[in-house]
Amino acid sequence: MNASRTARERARAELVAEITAAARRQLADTGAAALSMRAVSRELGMVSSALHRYFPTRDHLLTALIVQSYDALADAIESAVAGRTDPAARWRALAHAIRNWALAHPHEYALIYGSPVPGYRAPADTVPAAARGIAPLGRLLADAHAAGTLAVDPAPVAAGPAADADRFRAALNTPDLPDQVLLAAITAWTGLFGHVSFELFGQFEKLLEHRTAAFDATVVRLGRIAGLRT
Amino acid sequence: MNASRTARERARAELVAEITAAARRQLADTGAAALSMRAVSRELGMVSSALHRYFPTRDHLLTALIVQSYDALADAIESAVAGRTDPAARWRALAHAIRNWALAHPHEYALIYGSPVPGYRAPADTVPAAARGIAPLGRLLADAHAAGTLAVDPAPVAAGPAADADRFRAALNTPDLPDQVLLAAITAWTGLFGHVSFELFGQFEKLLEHRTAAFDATVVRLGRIAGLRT
DNA sequence: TGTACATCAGTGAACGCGCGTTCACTGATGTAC
DNA sequence: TGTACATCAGTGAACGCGCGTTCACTGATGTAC
Repeated sequence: MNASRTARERARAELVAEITAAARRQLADTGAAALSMRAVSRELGMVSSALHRYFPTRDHLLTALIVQSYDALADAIESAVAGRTDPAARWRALAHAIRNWALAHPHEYALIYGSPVPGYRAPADTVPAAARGIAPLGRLLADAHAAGTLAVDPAPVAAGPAADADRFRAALNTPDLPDQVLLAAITAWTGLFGHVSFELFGQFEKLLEHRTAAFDATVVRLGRIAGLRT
Repeated sequence: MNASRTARERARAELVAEITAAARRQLADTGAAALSMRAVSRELGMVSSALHRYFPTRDHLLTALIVQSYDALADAIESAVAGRTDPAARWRALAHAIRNWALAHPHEYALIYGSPVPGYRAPADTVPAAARGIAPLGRLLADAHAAGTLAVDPAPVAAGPAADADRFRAALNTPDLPDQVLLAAITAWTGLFGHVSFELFGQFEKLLEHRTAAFDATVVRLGRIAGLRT
């Protein structure tokens, strides 16, 4: 029963993979807004209506691409920090992995961190994929804190932000991190993406030429915000 | 000669204003990618071909909207800092002005700080408009530096980043600011927009509820990076 | 001030394009007895 | 192992939509003498 069913199911899985691959190629060329079912089906040599057997709607296809993009970025981050122990070094490796991935896949980066695609509403499926990317940051902060090398802002935290910190603590699975660290990590994390987005979306044009150096300096400064001694 | 010519010219200027106003309304509804000449002309009760007398191409219309958006944001920033003297207070006012404007005009924010509109290449006209917004940051840093209240990172700056700092110094018209301050300001500035973009583009959904408090904390942390004592 | 001409604004029809999605269909693959 | 039926994959035509842009045109506004 399993062996026979798989014949058809395997073909289906392969085609799903081929479709998303073609869609990703189209994304790289023209961006998400221009992604079209018909163009994807053309590239695969199928009739356009056949695509609807695999992705009933354009939005389903977009969702798959979003999830894959989050996953690809998370993969890049994870392999960049793998094997490193020093928290500050992990922080820098993680940050540069994000930037490098973004530079290599600008449209995929824009798809997940740029303006939302018009008319598209992200379903809940994309949330866990999005969460994977930030986990390495939680781990390195937890390690640094456990090692006692993390600087913690002694300022008290109000009730509202404390509740937000609780949610982050749960999402990152870092039960021992203090509120101040978690909240400061938000600034560091969003700051990273702010810099990358400025670079990628052209805001540095004619202004900033030494881009890698500028980013690295930002990373170090933001690391200090998160309490890392660099 | 002037009076007679103005009759027609005034009508033209008024119509140009009406067109961009309608376009901005459409932008607010559906976003830049969905902006269409035909929809704008429909809203104004003109025939669609008539629009081409005022904006020969959709890209010309988009450019006008981009310039207006940069200007509107710069206006909001400038009026927020007006009358304040304390640099740290000006920094916070400036930052919240950016966020408030972005929350009030999400699609206009996305137009200038989100992913680039597909198929559109920004002409040089948009650059001076973009530069206006950051000028208040330069002024407050220069004032703080002149007053001796600015913390300056003593670390030496390499040649590449120093050249970038020169460009910033010229763009901000702050001849007395040291390299380290200018470079740190990049991190603070991009960090601001990173946080705002995360909030606006939905990355905080279900995670961060006390948004204004979170942003304010980020602003304070980023201010410290720029050397402001807050 | 009045007339002849030039410039400009807006019309309406048309061109050619690509899109997402539906639907009845043929033929192949899988399932149950 | 063999046959009858059910499920699924892919086809091809069609629907209805909105878009940017061009073009020859009418009528109004401006200019020069």
